[in-house]
Amino acid sequence: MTSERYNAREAEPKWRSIWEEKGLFHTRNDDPRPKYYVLEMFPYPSGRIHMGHVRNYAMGDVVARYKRARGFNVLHPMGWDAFGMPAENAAMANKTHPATWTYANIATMRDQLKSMGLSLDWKREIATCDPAYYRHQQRMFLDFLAAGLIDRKTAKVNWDPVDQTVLANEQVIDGRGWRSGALVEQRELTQWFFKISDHAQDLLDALDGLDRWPEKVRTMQKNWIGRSEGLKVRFALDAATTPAGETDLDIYTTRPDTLFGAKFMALAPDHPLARAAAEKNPALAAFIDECKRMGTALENIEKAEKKGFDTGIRALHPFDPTWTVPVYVANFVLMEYGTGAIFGCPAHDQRDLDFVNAYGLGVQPVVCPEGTNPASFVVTDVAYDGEGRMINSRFLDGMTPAEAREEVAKRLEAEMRGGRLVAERKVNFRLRDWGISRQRYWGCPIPVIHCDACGVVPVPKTDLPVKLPDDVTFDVPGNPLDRHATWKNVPCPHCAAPARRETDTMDTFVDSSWYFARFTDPWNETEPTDPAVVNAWLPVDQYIGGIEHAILHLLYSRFFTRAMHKTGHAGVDEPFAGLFTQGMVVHETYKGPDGAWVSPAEIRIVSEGGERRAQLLSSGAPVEIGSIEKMSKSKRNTVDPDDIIGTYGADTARWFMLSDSPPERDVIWTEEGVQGAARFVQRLWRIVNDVADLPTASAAPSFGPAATAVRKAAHRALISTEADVERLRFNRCVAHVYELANALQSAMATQETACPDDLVAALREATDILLRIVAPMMPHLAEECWAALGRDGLIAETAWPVADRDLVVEDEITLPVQVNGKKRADVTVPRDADQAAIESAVMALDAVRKALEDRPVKKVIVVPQRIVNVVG
RNA sequence: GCCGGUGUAACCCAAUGGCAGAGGUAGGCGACUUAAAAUCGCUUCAGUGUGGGUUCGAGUCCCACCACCGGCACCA
Repeated sequence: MTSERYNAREAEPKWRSIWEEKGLFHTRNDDPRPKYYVLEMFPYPSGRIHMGHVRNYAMGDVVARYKRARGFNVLHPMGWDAFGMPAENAAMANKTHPATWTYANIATMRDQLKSMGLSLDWKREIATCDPAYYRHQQRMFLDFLAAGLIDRKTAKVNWDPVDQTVLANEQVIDGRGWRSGALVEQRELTQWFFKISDHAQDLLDALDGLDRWPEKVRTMQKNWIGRSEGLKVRFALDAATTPAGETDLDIYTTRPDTLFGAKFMALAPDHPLARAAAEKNPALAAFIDECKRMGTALENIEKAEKKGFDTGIRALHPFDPTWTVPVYVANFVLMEYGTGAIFGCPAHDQRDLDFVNAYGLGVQPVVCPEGTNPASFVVTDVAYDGEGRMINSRFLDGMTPAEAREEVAKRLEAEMRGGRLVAERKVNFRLRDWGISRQRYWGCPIPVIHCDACGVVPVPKTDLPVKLPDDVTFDVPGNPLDRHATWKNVPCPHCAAPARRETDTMDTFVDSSWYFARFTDPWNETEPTDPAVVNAWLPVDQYIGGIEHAILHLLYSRFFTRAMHKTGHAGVDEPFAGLFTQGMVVHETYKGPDGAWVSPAEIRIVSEGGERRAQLLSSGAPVEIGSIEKMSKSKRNTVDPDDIIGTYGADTARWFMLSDSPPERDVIWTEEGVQGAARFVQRLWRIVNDVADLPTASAAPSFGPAATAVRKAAHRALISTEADVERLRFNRCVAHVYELANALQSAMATQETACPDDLVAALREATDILLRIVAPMMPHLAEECWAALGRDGLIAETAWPVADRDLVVEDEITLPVQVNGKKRADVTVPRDADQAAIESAVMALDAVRKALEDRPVKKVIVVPQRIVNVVG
């Protein structure tokens, strides 16, 4: 019976249907046990799951099954991030409706996920494209609008000419649309914005409390929010040089200490003063036009030369009205940041230095490095941005830059000119408001109506949801909603006059900003959330997903949760108490004789003289083995989870995804690796059957040395696994399983005659523990083995075993003995031996005396349970 | 340019400041086999990217540098 191989293809579906029949993974909100919410980022239903999903969901399932065994009421749901552009692209390409395409994909991917044996509560499944979901999103939009969390404003937006939609700043990567890769243009449009920038300080401060988030993600968010402290300074303009109506220029600076090094002012090309000056200056107007073209068309901004144009306007130095500074328009000044205008101090800012060197405006150092002679300190090509003492700065001379900053701020913020303060301290953020308007069909409609008489009118809550119309066409670019007359034209809810629906839909990142809250009560028809329920479940205890969402999704969700808190839809600000970002699944790439990418399924690897070569299966033609890259359709280096699960079973795929590489790092998918995992599945099956075949033992009165060793190995593995699952160190959990399996196997192999009773009992106990450690990782195999051992019930509903911590403590310990840091001997002492006893035992060792070479002993360091070091 | 991460055996990786090896892969030898695969047993292999420092003791902490990966980047 042990000669039979474990047949995953038969066993896995069997156990899955038993779990399902018993409803093992359905979570009740009224369960009194302590809660644990584990969530993996929900997938976009693109068509089929990929290996990245397998890795992500395998990890989450280990945590879910482990926490369940430990007695927690575990919430582990799954859903679909189902709105978005690809559905519309597919609709255009295949003449199918986006909903048809999306729901077909969901059906496929749901089956695939189910074949992985994930312990998910499928009763809570949600799809964001379902009106039953997005009606609540519309409701919250109206609540946010009423609470002042939403703005409608004209703004320069990033326009993707290929997708014909607006993109958020976060969605523009290197000047290109994140999805289409098209060069992004700037357009002025009226858009809806979530006022995330009002929360910049709070979103920044609260990062410090997220101690179970990766440092890396917190740093990325910090940089993205981009806080800077500075001074807004108002420069007076020389009336003789200034267009009528303009008297002052506001600039923002973080270095007011360098004001006496000012050599020029610079305006953003679209600054109002620049536009005013351009009205009577065609050459300036032409320069501004050129900047705008460069700004949008240039993909590599850093390569752009610093260019400027003298407006002829002269500004007066705030500390010396006789000192005039030329005002330029410059291509490197951004209208969106600060005030859209700067003063340039070339000596201490590299960018300003490059600028003056191009226009011959001169350099005046005002900060002198400590230990350098101020008389001879000059700046030519490299700006000095370090510490030192102020020079050439009148009343600031001798101060540190920090003291000078404070002094300048103090003087200028006390000064009035024309009835207004000359300067004020100001905190600036890089973070801009979140533009959510998208000119797309397949998204959540923004529930407002535009009336010529009443303006923007919210759709009454009783009229929600604003459903997407089904009868739409995609034969022309642009938004089908905008040309859908019967959907678009509606009476105004206020005055009943003819009015128009908002035809923009919401950014799909809105959909994913609260799905974790909806999972707590997905059946609620009247409210997005039930306060009592959502407050009991949130925050998510462990969130797992890809690092690519470190900024967008995670920052938006943090903002949205705050907005839900303010409007009574949630009781917390932070949605995710613990975050884990897993690495990617990568694979070798292959290029065929014609230079085209070849998929791993089409090749065979042969070893010749220790060298790996690849050849085409079809023709035997040589294939070039390329670099290891993230699995992608374009490089064709993907492996289909269905193929792996079909060939080896889900447990093998899960096991391999958890092995070897630490979970936060990339894992290389290799055929050898999968086969190694598959071999271990069979080996575990054999070990368990060997144990099952042992004759039934009568109760063992006591355990001999061999039996005790087996028991110790089991309890050690149990203790280590507990610690490592908690820390999500799955590669180590895998190692503990191997270690224990090795221990069991060798304990049985060394037994030449029939197993004594005590060893049989120990082996059975150890095998029980082994299976319970394995169960979260390979749940089907664990069930099959559990049954083979004749154990009652399902391992999936068996409590986690209690580790015997006293057992693993040794009575005698062997300590390494170092002399002057080098190991010279071992000493074996009772576990509770005191320092003096250990010292005398060590000094009695010949090897120690020899190593000391008659030198006197200066010190003996005894590290309890660890090591002894003799210093002589 | 700025910020962060990583660097240990042929490869993937372990190691609360305490004997560099838990585990896997690959390799070698042997057993089983007509043979191969599978299986079982035995086994080879590094002083931790480089250079300093702290310490009784450093893969681990500190400093500098190198390489690779990631994020941000005319942000005033």
